[in-house]
This record gives sequence, C-alpha cells and structure tokens, in this order.
Amino acid sequence: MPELPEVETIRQDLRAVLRKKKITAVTVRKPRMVVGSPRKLVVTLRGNTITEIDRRAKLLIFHLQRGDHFLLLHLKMTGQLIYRSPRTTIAGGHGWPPVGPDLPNKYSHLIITFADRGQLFFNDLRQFGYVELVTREHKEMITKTYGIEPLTPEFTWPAFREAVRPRTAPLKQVLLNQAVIAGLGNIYVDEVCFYAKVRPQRRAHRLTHAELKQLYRGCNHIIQQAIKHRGTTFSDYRDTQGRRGNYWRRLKVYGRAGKPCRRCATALQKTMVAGRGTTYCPQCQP
DNA sequence: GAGAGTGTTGTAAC
DNA sequence: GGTTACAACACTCT
Repeated sequence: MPELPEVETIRQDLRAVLRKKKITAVTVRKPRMVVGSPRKLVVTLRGNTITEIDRRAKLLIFHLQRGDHFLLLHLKMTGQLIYRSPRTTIAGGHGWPPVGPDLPNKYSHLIITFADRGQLFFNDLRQFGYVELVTREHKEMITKTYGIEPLTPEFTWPAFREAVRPRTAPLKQVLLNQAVIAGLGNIYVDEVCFYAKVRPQRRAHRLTHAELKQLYRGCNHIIQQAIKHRGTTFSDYRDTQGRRGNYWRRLKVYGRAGKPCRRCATALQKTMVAGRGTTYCPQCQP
C-alpha cells in the first residue's frame, strides 16, 4: 500500500528518468481508471513533455510543458508505476539486473510511451487508482484540501500540535485523516503510535503535551527512515523498477499481530479502530 | 467453494 | 461536525 514514503520513492526515481521526456503515445486500456475524458487525456499528453514531478500527500503531480495542465496520479492500494528504459524495452528485458515480470501484463491499465522508446506502465490489480488531467486551478483546489505535509518547512511542532490537539476522534483516525496530516496510511500510523508509546484508540484531545511531542517526533523519524529504506513492501508495492521496499524488515507492529513486541516481548494485539486493522503493544502503548 | 479480509478515499447517512 | 458504513475491485486466505 503506497503511503507517503513509497510515493516519494517513486517520485524521486521517476523525476530522475522522466524529466524533459517527450510523450509520443498513450494507451488507455481501462477507461474507468481515467477521471474525465480518456480521449482528452490522450490528445493532451501526446506530443507533450514532462517538466517536473511533484507530490502532495500520496498524490503524484506531473507538470506538462504545453498547456496549463497537470496530470494527477493516485496509486490507491495496489497501484504500481513501473518504468522500462529504452534498452530493456527494445531488448525485451534480457539485461541485468533482472527486470521482473514481462510488461505490459494484465494489470497494465495505462501505458505511456516516450520519444526515446522508454515506457511507463500504470499497473493496478484492484483498479482503485486513477489518473486525471486538471487545470492549474483544479490542481490547487485539490492540494488545498490536504493538511500539513511532512518533510516540508510547514510541518513544525506548533503546526502539528494545533492540528491534532483539538480532535476528539481516536488518534488513529486523526493521523489517517489526510486533511490533518498529509500522507500517512495504515502502516505508518501504527508505527508512529508505537514509536510514541501511545495506544491508537486514545482520543487525540486527551493526549498529554509529551505524548503529542513524541508523536510529532515519530512522524518525522519513521517517515525519514522509511524513505531511506525505499518504503515498505507488504504485498503489492513495487518501485519504478519493480523492486520491493526494504522498510518492512524494520516494522515494529504492522503485520506482526500475535508476535512478541520488539521492545518488551509482550504479544502484539490486533483490533479494529476507525474501521481499520490496528496492531499495537498492550504493554508499551498504554 | 463461499465468505472474510486487505486498506484509500469519496460519499452518503446518521 | 463528528462519525460510521460502504462502494469501487480482485485477489488471498480461512
């Protein structure tokens, strides 16, 4: 499940390889995954050039040279963006390192081909992801709905405290709320709560100053570490070369229900909070 | 082989 | 508004 660290890893990798590349062809195999007119998307992209790749929360934003349009792309739960360089594309993937399964596959719902014959494949097993061509105004309207963005200068301790403190909902729900903190998902919320030694069920407005501070530290620390290790692959996530993320080895609670806590060896418990599977240590997180 | 579980986000309903 | 439920979908696991 791509969350902020996974989407950021993809953004950085794609930026290095797609910037200034001219699009020569766009194949929409699953029109449902295009918000708006697939035809207009194809016509606008063809012959256009990608000038920059941005990210807001889990949303990728491709800047285009011609026309005041932006391409928004959301991976939702099972989306993948795999890039094949001209060599691997033309050679049919016989190179080294191994390039993974043949592409396109049955989940490749959108394919963008560049002038140098490189190709970008948008794969999505569950088809929840989408692409959308928007105007600058529309893009700004959408990005405005997100809360404070980790890793940016606006993600300060006072901003975090004021965003979280007044909320009466369970902490888990508050941290998952993209309008409060942008980019956290189920995996990293559980990890941040463990880091801060706070039970995810706790109501945000009942947290102490010290607990909030630890949560703030946790957001920064966990996200930075996860990006450093190129994200978490639990099932479907792959980077732009089809490789797994390495942070899963470092997960303390997510996916470890019933296993011993790495801090105190107590069996980790799994429950439902805000409709999501939630794992925590009953000993370390009172 | 049926049914539950997986989790993002928008939307609907309380 | 806070909160909950659900739908979009397809695959794995029980």
